[in-house]
Amino acid sequence: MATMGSSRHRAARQAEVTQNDQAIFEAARRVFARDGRHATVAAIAEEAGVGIGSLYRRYSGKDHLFRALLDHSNRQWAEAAERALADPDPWQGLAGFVVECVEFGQGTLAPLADEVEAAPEPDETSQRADTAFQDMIQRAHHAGALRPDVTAVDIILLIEQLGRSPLLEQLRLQGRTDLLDDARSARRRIVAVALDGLHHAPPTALPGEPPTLGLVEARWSTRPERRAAP
Amino acid sequence: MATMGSSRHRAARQAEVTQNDQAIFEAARRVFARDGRHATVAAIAEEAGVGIGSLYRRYSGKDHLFRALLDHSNRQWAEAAERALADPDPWQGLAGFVVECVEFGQGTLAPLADEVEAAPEPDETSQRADTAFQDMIQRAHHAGALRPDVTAVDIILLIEQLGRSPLLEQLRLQGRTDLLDDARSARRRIVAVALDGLHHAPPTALPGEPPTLGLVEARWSTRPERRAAP
DNA sequence: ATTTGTGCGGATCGATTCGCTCCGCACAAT
DNA sequence: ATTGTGCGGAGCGAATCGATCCGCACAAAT
Repeated sequence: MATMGSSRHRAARQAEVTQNDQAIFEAARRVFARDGRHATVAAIAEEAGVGIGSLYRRYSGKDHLFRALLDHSNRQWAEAAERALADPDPWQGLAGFVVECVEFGQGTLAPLADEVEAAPEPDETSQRADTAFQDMIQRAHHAGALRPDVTAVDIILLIEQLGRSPLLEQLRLQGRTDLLDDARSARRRIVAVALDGLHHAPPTALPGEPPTLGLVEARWSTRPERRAAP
Repeated sequence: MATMGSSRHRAARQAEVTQNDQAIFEAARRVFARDGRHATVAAIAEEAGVGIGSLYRRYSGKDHLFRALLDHSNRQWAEAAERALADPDPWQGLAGFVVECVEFGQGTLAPLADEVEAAPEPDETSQRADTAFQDMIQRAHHAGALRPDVTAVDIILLIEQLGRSPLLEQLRLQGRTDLLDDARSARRRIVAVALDGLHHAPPTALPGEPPTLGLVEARWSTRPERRAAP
């Protein structure tokens, strides 16, 4: 996707450019989440399938990239919280919020807090988000849907705890793209279990198919060639 | 604890030696779990409060150390599973097993599978463990304590998912030893939530005190000096 | 046809960090 | 005194880091 060999028209060219924008940004999120303070710009470029130069064209450096990711993360938190409040059902709103945040990977950037000079200034967006989040919890409590002894902080930590998936990360690293969906589905079930643990109501059926043992054993298997042939 | 300045007797000296053994081993577990494939021997030595030389006296290198950790992990898995089966209450046995494994950090070594030449040969210990584990799940299912739609693999992945605690790891890195117990307690609550989600029974009260918001915000705070004065 | 402009991949830089070796020191036993 | 043991860390060559820079491919402008 980085090569621009077959582009013929101006519009197509521009599309490729913005596609690279997105590829770099998403790759950066994945790599920062996976490697934490050991994340490298080269790894980000490779994950994006892009040369290092193309990355430095858009971002002045590692810090710049990281700050952009933080902003994006704040926005997602705010939007998801407000979307949750818009749901007429307090519990469905909360449950959807948790699933969204886990799959987004909220909190996976936090461990880098003290590595980068990133002022977590309480800007307007994050304040809006925090009150929306608090309202959401309170509403679920008041409706009797959320068990009374769990707090907002519990839920923050729960999201953070499920936001990373070591299995998913390793499979991606191994190039086992065939198993990614299974792994995602498997985590989705665990989220559902946790939500039932939060819910003040009888459990709902777990989503998707039960994960196979092969999913767990995949990482110990002999590596199936790092990537496809060039 | 590495300096041996004040030892006076032979027994005390030996005690310090074996204490270093343990310190290195446990530090290695923490660092491998925290840094994954980026773990370095220097980091392990520092975490253990020990010189690099002392580490290389005991282990021929990184691989050797890692294999020793794998063995230890297998033993824990087997012993915990058998301990669980020894519990007359199927559910209590399973729940205790999960808590034990999460706090031990089972599965945190798996992401290193393809970095090190580590043959995960199905030795006798791990086979014993696997059958014990399967029996444990089956017993809980049969007793009606474990909700019928969760599988053994679900539980393996759940343990793996909760085995790492980004918060705990970062607080340790920041030297905030004052918050470690709070963070552990907070994760313990999340495990309890998940267990209630697994349990085919009304929820039990969450353990410990609710976590404070300060716990989450700690990592963004201005760093309180990396370590104590020398 | 030629020039210009843009986005790109990656070789390459000096600096840093890697796994690991080696050596001198402190202390107890001989 | 001598020996033996465990230790901390300076320092080795190799590898990797963040960042720079340059030549190429291609479309638009001339």
